[in-house]
Amino acid sequence: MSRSNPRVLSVLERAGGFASAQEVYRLMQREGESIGLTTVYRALQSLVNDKIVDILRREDGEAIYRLCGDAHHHHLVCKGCGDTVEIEGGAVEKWAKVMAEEHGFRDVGHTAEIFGLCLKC
Amino acid sequence: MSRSNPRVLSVLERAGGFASAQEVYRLMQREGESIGLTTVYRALQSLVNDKIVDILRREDGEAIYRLCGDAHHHHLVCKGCGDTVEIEGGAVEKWAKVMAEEHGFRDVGHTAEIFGLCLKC
DNA sequence: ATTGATAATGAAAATCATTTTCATTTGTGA
DNA sequence: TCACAAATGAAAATGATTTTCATTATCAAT
Repeated sequence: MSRSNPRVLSVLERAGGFASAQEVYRLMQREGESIGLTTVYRALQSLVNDKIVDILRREDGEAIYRLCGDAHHHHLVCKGCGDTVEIEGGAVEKWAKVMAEEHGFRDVGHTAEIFGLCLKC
Repeated sequence: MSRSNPRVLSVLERAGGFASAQEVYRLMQREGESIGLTTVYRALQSLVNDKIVDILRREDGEAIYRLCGDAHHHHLVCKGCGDTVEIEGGAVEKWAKVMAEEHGFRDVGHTAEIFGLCLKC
C-alpha cells in the first residue's frame, strides 16, 4: 500500500527539501530517471500521508512539498531575475507562535516570503 | 482602465467578504445577475490591484478573495473553517527590512500568513 | 445626432496542475 | 509455474484560471 517511492524522496532531498510535483518530475527526467508524472504525484501524496513531507502552496496555487524536520527557512526572492536566497526566520517563528497562542490556534504553520529587487537588477 | 465592477464588490460584501471567483459567479447567477465568469475574474483581479481585496489560497489551491481594510496586516487563518483573524506584524516588518538590507535588496514587500486550527475546530 | 477612439464584456478556446481511468507490468507467496 | 495484489504510467478527464477575439457600451469631439 505504501507508495512512498524512495527515488522521489531522494530527489526531494537533493532539491533542498522543497519542490513542487512538477519540479520533482522535471528533475528526475533531466537526470535520466524513468518515472511517470502520476507516480510522482502518488509518491508525494504517500509521503504526506506518512507525515514525511508537508504540503504548502505557492502564491500561484501550485502545491509545494517540503521535507518535515527539514530546517525550516524562508525566501528572499528577486522580482527581477528570480534569484532566491534562503534566509533565517527566527523573528517570524516567534511572532507566529505568539500570535497563534494569543488567538487560541493550535497545530499552526506559517509562510513568509520577502520579495524585492536584488543588487544586479 | 479600472475594471473594479461594483456589482462584484457588492456580492463579495454580501458573501461575508470572503469567496472564490467561482462562488461569486455562482452567487450572481443564482440572483439572476447577468455577468460572465471572465468579468468576475477581471473584476476581482482589479480589486486586488486596487488593494480593496486580498487574495489568499484555500488548502486545495483555489484562490479566495477577501475584503480588507487599507492598513497593511497579516492573517491568521483556520484550516478547518476558514475563519480569519487580521493580526499585527510588527516583528515581521522589522525582520523583512533587516533581511532585505542584509542582502542588498531594495523595493521590498513581503507576505506572511499563519494557519492552524482555531478553538472551534 | 454621428463618428471614432477607447474600454468593457463574455463566449469559447487554451493553459496548467492535478486526478482519474485503465491496461499493463512487477513482485510475491503458494 | 500460477495466481493475485500492488505498482506503474500513458492518456483522458477535471477544474480553476487565463487568453483570445469579436462584439458592445461609453463618451468626447465634431
